[in-house]
Amino acid sequence: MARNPISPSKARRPLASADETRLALIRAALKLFGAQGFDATSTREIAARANANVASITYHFGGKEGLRAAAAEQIVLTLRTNEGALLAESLDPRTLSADEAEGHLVSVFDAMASFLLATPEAEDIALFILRELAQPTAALDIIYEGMFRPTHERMCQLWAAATGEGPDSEATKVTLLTLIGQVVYFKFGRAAVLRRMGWSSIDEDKAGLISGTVRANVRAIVASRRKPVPTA
Amino acid sequence: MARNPISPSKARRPLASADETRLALIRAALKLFGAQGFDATSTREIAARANANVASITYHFGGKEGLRAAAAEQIVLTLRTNEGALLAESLDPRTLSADEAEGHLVSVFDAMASFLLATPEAEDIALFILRELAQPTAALDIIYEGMFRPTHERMCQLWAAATGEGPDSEATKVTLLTLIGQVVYFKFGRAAVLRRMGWSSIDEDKAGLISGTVRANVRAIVASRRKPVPTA
DNA sequence: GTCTATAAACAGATAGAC
DNA sequence: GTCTATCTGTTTATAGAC
Repeated sequence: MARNPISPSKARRPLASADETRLALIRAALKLFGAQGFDATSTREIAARANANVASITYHFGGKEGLRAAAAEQIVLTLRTNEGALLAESLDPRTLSADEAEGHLVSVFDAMASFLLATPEAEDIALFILRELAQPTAALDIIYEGMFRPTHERMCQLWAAATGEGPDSEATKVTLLTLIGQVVYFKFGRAAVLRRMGWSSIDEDKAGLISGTVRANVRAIVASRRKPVPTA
Repeated sequence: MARNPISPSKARRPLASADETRLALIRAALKLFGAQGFDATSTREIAARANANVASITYHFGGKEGLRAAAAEQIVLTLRTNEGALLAESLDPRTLSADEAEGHLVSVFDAMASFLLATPEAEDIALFILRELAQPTAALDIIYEGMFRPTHERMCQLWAAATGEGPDSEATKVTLLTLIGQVVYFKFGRAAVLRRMGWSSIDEDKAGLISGTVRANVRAIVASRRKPVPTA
Protein backbone atom coordinates (compact mmCIF):
# COMPACT_ATOMS: atom_id res chain seq x y z
CA MET A 1 0.00 0.00 0.00
CA ALA A 2 1.44 3.33 -1.05
CA ARG A 3 1.96 5.73 1.75
CA ASN A 4 0.60 8.64 -0.14
CA PRO A 5 -1.91 7.43 -2.70
CA ILE A 6 -3.19 10.88 -3.64
CA SER A 7 -0.74 13.70 -3.24
CA PRO A 8 -0.89 15.75 -6.38
CA SER A 9 1.41 18.51 -5.21
CA LYS A 10 3.40 17.34 -2.25
CA ALA A 11 5.78 14.81 -3.78
CA ARG A 12 7.39 16.80 -6.57
CA ARG A 13 10.28 14.40 -6.96
CA PRO A 14 9.48 10.70 -6.83
CA LEU A 15 10.91 9.31 -3.63
CA ALA A 16 13.90 7.10 -4.14
CA SER A 17 13.19 3.48 -3.40
CA ALA A 18 15.03 1.80 -0.57
CA ASP A 19 17.42 0.09 -2.99
CA GLU A 20 18.15 3.31 -4.80
CA THR A 21 18.96 5.03 -1.54
CA ARG A 22 21.14 2.13 -0.54
CA LEU A 23 23.12 2.19 -3.77
CA ALA A 24 23.44 5.95 -3.82
CA LEU A 25 24.86 5.83 -0.31
CA ILE A 26 27.36 3.14 -1.29
CA ARG A 27 28.51 5.05 -4.34
CA ALA A 28 28.92 8.26 -2.40
CA ALA A 29 30.79 6.50 0.38
CA LEU A 30 33.13 4.73 -2.04
CA LYS A 31 34.10 8.00 -3.64
CA LEU A 32 34.47 9.97 -0.45
CA PHE A 33 36.25 7.29 1.57
CA GLY A 34 38.73 7.00 -1.28
CA ALA A 35 39.21 10.70 -1.85
CA GLN A 36 39.39 11.83 1.77
CA GLY A 37 39.71 8.74 3.90
CA PHE A 38 37.19 7.08 6.15
CA ASP A 39 37.79 9.20 9.21
CA ALA A 40 37.90 12.46 7.34
CA THR A 41 34.53 11.80 5.74
CA SER A 42 31.45 12.70 7.74
CA THR A 43 28.22 10.81 7.44
CA ARG A 44 26.53 14.12 6.70
CA GLU A 45 28.73 14.57 3.66
CA ILE A 46 27.90 11.09 2.39
CA ALA A 47 24.20 11.58 2.90
CA ALA A 48 24.27 14.94 1.15
CA ARG A 49 26.04 13.50 -1.90
CA ALA A 50 23.59 10.61 -2.02
CA ASN A 51 20.57 12.92 -1.66
CA ALA A 52 19.62 11.11 1.50
CA ASN A 53 19.84 12.01 5.15
CA VAL A 54 22.21 10.99 7.89
CA ALA A 55 19.80 8.73 9.66
CA SER A 56 19.43 6.57 6.56
CA ILE A 57 23.00 5.33 7.00
CA THR A 58 22.27 3.87 10.39
CA TYR A 59 19.04 2.47 9.05
CA HIS A 60 20.52 0.71 6.00
CA PHE A 61 23.99 -0.24 7.17
CA GLY A 62 23.88 -0.08 10.93
CA GLY A 63 26.37 2.78 10.92
CA LYS A 64 29.35 4.24 9.15
CA GLU A 65 31.37 1.04 9.56
CA GLY A 66 28.73 -1.07 7.82
CA LEU A 67 28.80 1.33 4.92
CA ARG A 68 32.51 0.71 4.50
CA ALA A 69 31.93 -3.05 4.24
CA ALA A 70 29.17 -2.50 1.71
CA ALA A 71 31.53 -0.34 -0.36
CA ALA A 72 34.12 -3.13 -0.37
CA GLU A 73 31.51 -5.60 -1.59
CA GLN A 74 30.57 -3.18 -4.32
CA ILE A 75 34.21 -3.01 -5.41
CA VAL A 76 34.48 -6.78 -5.72
CA LEU A 77 31.28 -6.82 -7.72
CA THR A 78 32.55 -4.17 -10.14
CA LEU A 79 35.87 -5.93 -10.56
CA ARG A 80 34.20 -9.25 -11.23
CA THR A 81 32.07 -7.88 -14.04
CA ASN A 82 34.87 -5.85 -15.63
CA GLU A 83 38.01 -7.84 -15.40
CA GLY A 84 36.61 -11.16 -14.41
CA ALA A 85 36.13 -12.45 -17.91
CA LEU A 86 39.84 -12.87 -18.32
CA LEU A 87 40.46 -14.53 -15.02
CA ALA A 88 37.42 -16.62 -14.34
CA GLU A 89 37.37 -18.37 -17.68
CA SER A 90 37.32 -22.07 -17.15
CA LEU A 91 40.41 -22.56 -19.28
CA ASP A 92 42.86 -24.85 -17.53
CA PRO A 93 46.37 -23.39 -17.71
CA ARG A 94 47.88 -26.86 -17.57
CA THR A 95 46.57 -27.65 -21.03
CA LEU A 96 48.39 -24.68 -22.55
CA SER A 97 51.74 -24.70 -24.27
CA ALA A 98 54.41 -22.50 -22.73
CA ASP A 99 54.01 -19.92 -25.47
CA GLU A 100 50.24 -19.84 -25.13
CA ALA A 101 50.51 -19.46 -21.40
CA GLU A 102 52.95 -16.58 -21.79
CA GLY A 103 50.57 -14.92 -24.21
CA HIS A 104 47.72 -15.27 -21.74
CA LEU A 105 49.82 -13.93 -18.91
CA VAL A 106 50.73 -10.88 -20.94
CA SER A 107 47.04 -10.40 -21.76
CA VAL A 108 46.12 -10.47 -18.08
CA PHE A 109 48.62 -7.70 -17.40
CA ASP A 110 47.29 -5.76 -20.36
CA ALA A 111 43.77 -6.05 -19.03
CA MET A 112 44.91 -5.00 -15.59
CA ALA A 113 46.77 -1.99 -16.92
CA SER A 114 43.95 -0.81 -19.13
CA PHE A 115 41.34 -1.20 -16.41
CA LEU A 116 43.50 0.40 -13.76
CA LEU A 117 44.88 3.24 -15.84
CA ALA A 118 42.18 4.02 -18.35
CA THR A 119 38.84 3.26 -16.69
CA PRO A 120 37.00 6.00 -14.80
CA GLU A 121 35.60 3.57 -12.23
CA ALA A 122 39.11 2.53 -11.27
CA GLU A 123 39.70 5.95 -9.79
CA ASP A 124 37.57 5.59 -6.69
CA ILE A 125 38.34 1.92 -6.33
CA ALA A 126 42.11 2.35 -6.34
CA LEU A 127 42.01 5.10 -3.76
CA PHE A 128 39.70 3.13 -1.51
CA ILE A 129 42.03 0.14 -1.67
CA LEU A 130 45.10 2.30 -1.14
CA ARG A 131 43.65 3.54 2.12
CA GLU A 132 42.73 0.05 3.20
CA LEU A 133 46.30 -1.03 2.56
CA ALA A 134 47.54 1.74 4.80
CA GLN A 135 45.14 0.69 7.53
CA PRO A 136 43.48 -2.65 6.91
CA THR A 137 39.94 -3.27 8.14
CA ALA A 138 37.35 -5.92 7.41
CA ALA A 139 36.87 -4.21 4.05
CA LEU A 140 40.33 -5.32 2.97
CA ASP A 141 39.46 -8.94 3.72
CA ILE A 142 36.49 -8.69 1.42
CA ILE A 143 38.62 -7.23 -1.37
CA TYR A 144 41.47 -9.64 -0.79
CA GLU A 145 39.28 -12.73 -1.03
CA GLY A 146 37.13 -11.37 -3.82
CA MET A 147 39.84 -9.94 -6.04
CA PHE A 148 43.44 -10.03 -4.95
CA ARG A 149 43.85 -13.70 -4.18
CA PRO A 150 41.95 -15.12 -7.18
CA THR A 151 43.84 -12.83 -9.57
CA HIS A 152 47.21 -13.66 -8.13
CA GLU A 153 46.46 -17.38 -8.09
CA ARG A 154 45.46 -17.33 -11.72
CA MET A 155 48.63 -15.46 -12.64
CA CYS A 156 50.76 -17.97 -10.79
CA GLN A 157 49.18 -20.80 -12.75
CA LEU A 158 49.86 -19.08 -16.05
CA TRP A 159 53.42 -18.37 -14.95
CA ALA A 160 53.89 -22.03 -14.07
CA ALA A 161 52.60 -23.12 -17.46
CA ALA A 162 54.86 -20.58 -19.18
CA THR A 163 58.08 -21.31 -17.32
CA GLY A 164 57.81 -24.79 -15.89
CA GLU A 165 58.19 -23.53 -12.33
CA GLY A 166 55.74 -24.62 -9.64
CA PRO A 167 52.53 -22.57 -9.36
CA ASP A 168 52.64 -22.53 -5.56
CA SER A 169 56.33 -22.01 -4.89
CA GLU A 170 57.47 -18.96 -2.97
CA ALA A 171 59.64 -17.93 -5.91
CA THR A 172 56.67 -17.94 -8.27
CA LYS A 173 54.41 -16.06 -5.89
CA VAL A 174 57.02 -13.41 -5.15
CA THR A 175 57.80 -12.98 -8.82
CA LEU A 176 54.16 -12.40 -9.70
CA LEU A 177 53.95 -9.85 -6.92
CA THR A 178 56.88 -7.95 -8.39
CA LEU A 179 55.16 -8.02 -11.78
CA ILE A 180 51.91 -6.72 -10.35
CA GLY A 181 53.83 -4.03 -8.51
CA GLN A 182 55.11 -2.70 -11.82
CA VAL A 183 51.59 -1.85 -12.90
CA VAL A 184 49.82 -0.80 -9.75
CA TYR A 185 52.60 1.62 -8.84
CA PHE A 186 51.38 3.91 -11.60
CA LYS A 187 48.03 4.04 -9.90
CA PHE A 188 49.03 4.08 -6.24
CA GLY A 189 52.03 6.32 -6.78
CA ARG A 190 50.16 8.40 -9.32
CA ALA A 191 50.81 11.72 -7.63
CA ALA A 192 54.57 11.21 -7.77
CA VAL A 193 54.51 9.59 -11.21
CA LEU A 194 52.66 12.50 -12.78
CA ARG A 195 55.08 15.04 -11.35
CA ARG A 196 58.09 13.08 -12.54
CA MET A 197 56.76 12.47 -16.03
CA GLY A 198 55.52 16.01 -16.41
CA TRP A 199 52.06 14.65 -17.17
CA SER A 200 48.81 16.19 -16.03
CA SER A 201 46.94 12.90 -16.17
CA ILE A 202 47.28 9.39 -17.52
CA ASP A 203 45.32 9.37 -20.76
CA GLU A 204 44.97 6.54 -23.24
CA ASP A 205 48.29 7.23 -24.96
CA LYS A 206 50.16 7.24 -21.71
CA ALA A 207 48.42 4.09 -20.55
CA GLY A 208 49.55 2.50 -23.82
CA LEU A 209 53.16 3.48 -23.18
CA ILE A 210 53.00 2.02 -19.70
CA SER A 211 51.32 -1.23 -20.65
CA GLY A 212 53.72 -1.65 -23.57
CA THR A 213 56.63 -1.32 -21.18
CA VAL A 214 55.08 -3.76 -18.74
CA ARG A 215 54.41 -6.22 -21.53
CA ALA A 216 58.04 -6.13 -22.65
CA ASN A 217 59.24 -6.50 -19.06
CA VAL A 218 57.04 -9.51 -18.43
CA ARG A 219 58.25 -11.20 -21.60
CA ALA A 220 61.89 -10.53 -20.72
CA ILE A 221 61.44 -11.92 -17.23
CA VAL A 222 59.57 -15.01 -18.39
CA ALA A 223 62.28 -15.66 -20.97
CA SER A 224 64.99 -15.43 -18.33
CA ARG A 225 63.25 -18.00 -16.15
CA ARG A 226 61.94 -20.42 -18.71
CA LYS A 227 63.07 -23.96 -18.08
CA PRO A 228 64.05 -26.30 -20.90
CA VAL A 229 61.20 -28.70 -21.63
CA PRO A 230 62.03 -32.20 -20.46
CA THR A 231 62.73 -34.32 -23.51
CA ALA A 232 61.46 -37.52 -21.92
CA MET B 1 68.35 32.86 34.13
CA ALA B 2 66.67 29.69 35.34
CA ARG B 3 63.06 30.05 36.08
CA ASN B 4 63.25 28.06 39.22
CA PRO B 5 66.74 28.37 40.72
CA ILE B 6 65.98 26.62 43.96
CA SER B 7 63.29 24.00 43.82
CA PRO B 8 64.63 20.92 45.53
CA SER B 9 61.45 18.88 45.27
CA LYS B 10 59.19 20.36 42.63
CA ALA B 11 60.95 19.45 39.37
CA ARG B 12 61.35 15.68 39.67
CA ARG B 13 61.93 15.14 35.96
CA PRO B 14 64.23 17.59 34.18
CA LEU B 15 62.20 19.65 31.77
CA ALA B 16 62.70 18.79 28.14
CA SER B 17 64.47 21.49 26.19
CA ALA B 18 62.66 23.25 23.38
CA ASP B 19 64.51 21.21 20.77
CA GLU B 20 63.74 17.97 22.55
CA THR B 21 60.06 18.82 22.68
CA ARG B 22 60.12 19.75 19.03
CA LEU B 23 61.73 16.51 17.96
CA ALA B 24 59.52 14.39 20.19
CA LEU B 25 56.46 16.01 18.64
CA ILE B 26 57.75 15.37 15.13
CA ARG B 27 58.48 11.74 15.88
CA ALA B 28 55.10 11.17 17.46
CA ALA B 29 53.34 12.90 14.58
CA LEU B 30 55.23 10.91 11.95
CA LYS B 31 54.22 7.66 13.58
CA LEU B 32 50.61 8.56 14.22
CA PHE B 33 49.95 10.28 10.89
CA GLY B 34 51.29 7.17 9.20
CA ALA B 35 49.45 4.67 11.33
CA GLN B 36 46.08 6.41 11.53
CA GLY B 37 46.13 9.19 9.00
CA PHE B 38 46.33 12.93 9.51
CA ASP B 39 42.65 13.56 10.11
CA ALA B 40 42.18 10.61 12.40
CA THR B 41 45.00 11.74 14.66
CA SER B 42 44.18 14.31 17.28
CA THR B 43 46.67 16.86 18.47
CA ARG B 44 45.98 15.65 21.98
CA GLU B 45 47.14 12.19 21.04
CA ILE B 46 50.34 13.51 19.51
CA ALA B 47 51.08 15.64 22.53
CA ALA B 48 50.47 12.74 24.89
CA ARG B 49 52.86 10.45 22.98
CA ALA B 50 55.51 13.17 22.94
CA ASN B 51 55.08 13.90 26.65
CA ALA B 52 54.15 17.42 25.81
CA ASN B 53 50.88 19.30 25.84
CA VAL B 54 48.53 20.35 23.08
CA ALA B 55 49.44 24.01 23.18
CA SER B 56 53.06 23.20 22.37
CA ILE B 57 52.06 22.17 18.86
CA THR B 58 50.70 25.58 18.05
CA TYR B 59 53.71 27.15 19.72
CA HIS B 60 56.36 25.18 17.79
CA PHE B 61 54.70 24.56 14.45
CA GLY B 62 51.88 27.06 14.20
CA GLY B 63 49.35 24.22 14.19
CA LYS B 64 48.69 20.68 13.12
CA GLU B 65 49.41 21.46 9.48
CA GLY B 66 52.86 22.81 10.28
CA LEU B 67 53.64 19.64 12.13
CA ARG B 68 52.89 17.62 9.02
CA ALA B 69 55.39 19.66 7.00
CA ALA B 70 57.99 19.21 9.71
CA ALA B 71 57.43 15.45 9.61
CA ALA B 72 58.00 15.43 5.85
CA GLU B 73 61.27 17.31 6.31
CA GLN B 74 62.30 14.78 8.92
CA ILE B 75 61.65 11.98 6.42
CA VAL B 76 63.85 13.54 3.78
CA LEU B 77 66.58 14.00 6.38
CA THR B 78 66.41 10.37 7.44
CA LEU B 79 66.44 9.14 3.86
CA ARG B 80 69.42 11.32 2.99
CA THR B 81 71.53 9.95 5.79
CA ASN B 82 70.54 6.33 5.25
CA GLU B 83 70.30 5.75 1.56
CA GLY B 84 71.91 8.89 0.28
CA ALA B 85 75.41 7.49 0.14
CA LEU B 86 74.51 5.38 -2.86
CA LEU B 87 72.77 8.09 -4.77
CA ALA B 88 74.58 11.27 -3.96
CA GLU B 89 78.06 9.99 -4.70
CA SER B 90 79.71 12.22 -7.19
CA LEU B 91 80.39 9.36 -9.56
CA ASP B 92 79.42 10.32 -13.08
CA PRO B 93 77.40 7.51 -14.70
CA ARG B 94 78.65 8.54 -18.13
CA THR B 95 82.15 7.37 -17.29
CA LEU B 96 80.93 3.85 -16.50
CA SER B 97 80.97 0.87 -18.81
CA ALA B 98 77.59 -0.70 -19.53
CA ASP B 99 78.38 -3.59 -17.22
CA GLU B 100 79.50 -1.33 -14.41
CA ALA B 101 76.40 0.79 -14.78
CA GLU B 102 74.19 -2.28 -14.65
CA GLY B 103 75.97 -3.41 -11.51
CA HIS B 104 75.42 -0.02 -9.89
CA LEU B 105 71.79 0.01 -10.89
CA VAL B 106 71.27 -3.37 -9.32
CA SER B 107 72.99 -2.12 -6.17
CA VAL B 108 70.66 0.84 -5.95
CA PHE B 109 67.67 -1.50 -6.03
CA ASP B 110 69.30 -3.71 -3.44
CA ALA B 111 69.81 -0.73 -1.17
CA MET B 112 66.24 0.38 -1.70
CA ALA B 113 64.87 -3.06 -0.94
CA SER B 114 66.92 -3.56 2.18
CA PHE B 115 66.10 -0.12 3.55
CA LEU B 116 62.44 -0.38 2.69
CA LEU B 117 61.89 -3.96 3.78
CA ALA B 118 64.35 -4.52 6.60
CA THR B 119 64.80 -1.20 8.39
CA PRO B 120 62.56 -0.34 11.34
CA GLU B 121 62.54 3.37 10.51
CA ALA B 122 61.08 2.61 7.11
CA GLU B 123 57.85 1.52 8.76
CA ASP B 124 56.53 4.93 9.75
CA ILE B 125 58.03 6.61 6.72
CA ALA B 126 56.38 4.30 4.21
CA LEU B 127 52.97 4.67 5.78
CA PHE B 128 53.27 8.43 5.94
CA ILE B 129 54.18 8.56 2.26
CA LEU B 130 51.43 6.12 1.35
CA ARG B 131 48.86 8.45 2.85
CA GLU B 132 50.34 11.43 1.11
CA LEU B 133 50.07 9.58 -2.18
CA ALA B 134 46.40 8.96 -1.53
CA GLN B 135 45.86 12.62 -0.77
CA PRO B 136 48.81 14.83 -1.64
CA THR B 137 49.57 17.92 0.44
CA ALA B 138 52.55 20.22 0.70
CA ALA B 139 54.28 17.40 2.57
CA LEU B 140 54.40 15.32 -0.61
CA ASP B 141 56.16 18.14 -2.44
CA ILE B 142 58.86 18.13 0.20
CA ILE B 143 59.33 14.38 -0.10
CA TYR B 144 59.14 14.42 -3.87
CA GLU B 145 61.86 17.02 -4.25
CA GLY B 146 64.00 15.67 -1.45
CA MET B 147 63.82 11.99 -2.26
CA PHE B 148 61.68 10.76 -5.13
CA ARG B 149 62.99 12.92 -7.93
CA PRO B 150 66.72 12.70 -7.13
CA THR B 151 66.51 8.92 -6.76
CA HIS B 152 64.62 8.43 -9.98
CA GLU B 153 66.95 10.76 -11.88
CA ARG B 154 69.97 8.89 -10.68
CA MET B 155 68.43 5.58 -11.71
CA CYS B 156 67.64 6.90 -15.16
CA GLN B 157 71.25 7.94 -15.63
CA LEU B 158 72.48 4.50 -14.63
CA TRP B 159 69.94 2.89 -16.93
CA ALA B 160 71.12 5.07 -19.79
CA ALA B 161 74.71 4.09 -19.18
CA ALA B 162 73.74 0.43 -18.99
CA THR B 163 71.54 0.25 -22.08
CA GLY B 164 72.51 3.11 -24.34
CA GLU B 165 69.03 4.63 -24.19
CA GLY B 166 68.57 8.31 -23.38
CA PRO B 167 68.44 9.21 -19.66
CA ASP B 168 65.57 11.66 -20.13
CA SER B 169 63.39 9.79 -22.62
CA GLU B 170 59.85 8.87 -21.66
CA ALA B 171 60.63 5.21 -22.26
CA THR B 172 63.49 5.28 -19.79
CA LYS B 173 61.56 7.16 -17.15
CA VAL B 174 58.55 4.86 -17.42
CA THR B 175 60.76 1.77 -17.31
CA LEU B 176 62.46 2.90 -14.12
CA LEU B 177 59.07 3.57 -12.59
CA THR B 178 58.01 0.00 -13.35
CA LEU B 179 61.21 -1.25 -11.75
CA ILE B 180 60.67 0.83 -8.62
CA GLY B 181 57.10 -0.39 -8.48
CA GLN B 182 58.33 -3.96 -8.18
CA VAL B 183 59.99 -3.16 -4.89
CA VAL B 184 57.74 -0.63 -3.24
CA TYR B 185 54.69 -2.80 -3.80
CA PHE B 186 55.92 -5.11 -1.08
CA LYS B 187 55.86 -2.19 1.31
CA PHE B 188 52.74 -0.36 0.18
CA GLY B 189 50.78 -3.52 -0.52
CA ARG B 190 52.23 -5.21 2.54
CA ALA B 191 48.89 -6.16 4.06
CA ALA B 192 47.85 -8.08 0.93
CA VAL B 193 51.32 -9.49 0.29
CA LEU B 194 51.58 -10.98 3.77
CA ARG B 195 48.21 -12.68 3.48
CA ARG B 196 49.02 -14.11 0.09
CA MET B 197 52.46 -15.36 1.06
CA GLY B 198 51.25 -16.74 4.36
CA TRP B 199 53.88 -14.65 6.13
CA SER B 200 53.39 -12.88 9.42
CA SER B 201 56.04 -10.27 8.67
CA ILE B 202 58.84 -9.55 6.24
CA ASP B 203 62.00 -10.61 8.04
CA GLU B 204 65.52 -10.60 6.72
CA ASP B 205 65.18 -13.92 4.89
CA LYS B 206 62.04 -12.82 3.13
CA ALA B 207 63.58 -9.48 2.24
CA GLY B 208 66.45 -11.45 0.71
CA LEU B 209 64.09 -13.53 -1.39
CA ILE B 210 62.37 -10.40 -2.63
CA SER B 211 65.51 -8.45 -3.42
CA GLY B 212 66.99 -11.48 -5.15
CA THR B 213 63.93 -11.69 -7.37
CA VAL B 214 64.06 -7.97 -8.10
CA ARG B 215 67.75 -8.19 -8.91
CA ALA B 216 67.14 -10.98 -11.42
CA ASN B 217 64.23 -9.09 -12.97
CA VAL B 218 66.25 -5.92 -13.38
CA ARG B 219 69.07 -7.81 -15.05
CA ALA B 220 66.68 -9.58 -17.40
CA ILE B 221 65.03 -6.32 -18.40
CA VAL B 222 68.31 -4.49 -18.91
CA ALA B 223 69.56 -7.35 -21.06
CA SER B 224 66.43 -7.23 -23.21
CA ARG B 225 66.89 -3.51 -23.86
CA ARG B 226 70.64 -3.25 -24.23
CA LYS B 227 71.72 -1.67 -27.48
CA PRO B 228 74.72 -2.90 -29.42
CA VAL B 229 77.68 -0.59 -28.81
CA PRO B 230 78.46 1.48 -31.87
CA THR B 231 81.69 0.15 -33.39
CA ALA B 232 82.79 3.53 -34.70
C1' DG C 1 11.66 4.32 5.22
C1' DT C 2 12.54 9.11 5.58
C1' DC C 3 13.46 13.12 7.97
C1' DT C 4 14.27 16.88 11.77
C1' DA C 5 16.08 17.89 16.03
C1' DT C 6 19.12 16.95 19.48
C1' DA C 7 22.28 14.56 22.58
C1' DA C 8 26.98 13.53 24.09
C1' DA C 9 31.60 13.39 22.89
C1' DC C 10 35.50 15.35 20.83
C1' DA C 11 38.12 18.31 17.55
C1' DG C 12 41.86 22.33 16.94
C1' DA C 13 43.09 26.67 18.53
C1' DT C 14 44.05 30.08 22.02
C1' DA C 15 44.25 33.16 26.40
C1' DG C 16 46.62 33.76 30.30
C1' DA C 17 48.95 31.97 34.62
C1' DC C 18 53.39 30.48 35.71
C1' DG D 1 58.44 27.47 26.85
C1' DT D 2 55.05 24.94 29.28
C1' DC D 3 50.60 24.04 30.88
C1' DT D 4 45.48 24.43 32.28
C1' DA D 5 41.11 25.89 31.13
C1' DT D 6 38.04 27.17 27.79
C1' DC D 7 35.95 28.74 23.30
C1' DT D 8 33.78 27.38 19.05
C1' DG D 9 32.60 24.18 15.78
C1' DT D 10 31.89 19.46 14.27
C1' DT D 11 31.36 14.53 14.91
C1' DT D 12 28.30 9.98 15.08
C1' DA D 13 24.32 8.20 16.74
C1' DT D 14 19.55 8.34 18.04
C1' DA D 15 14.62 9.63 19.42
C1' DG D 16 10.42 10.50 17.63
C1' DA D 17 7.23 12.86 14.16
C1' DC D 18 5.47 11.73 9.77
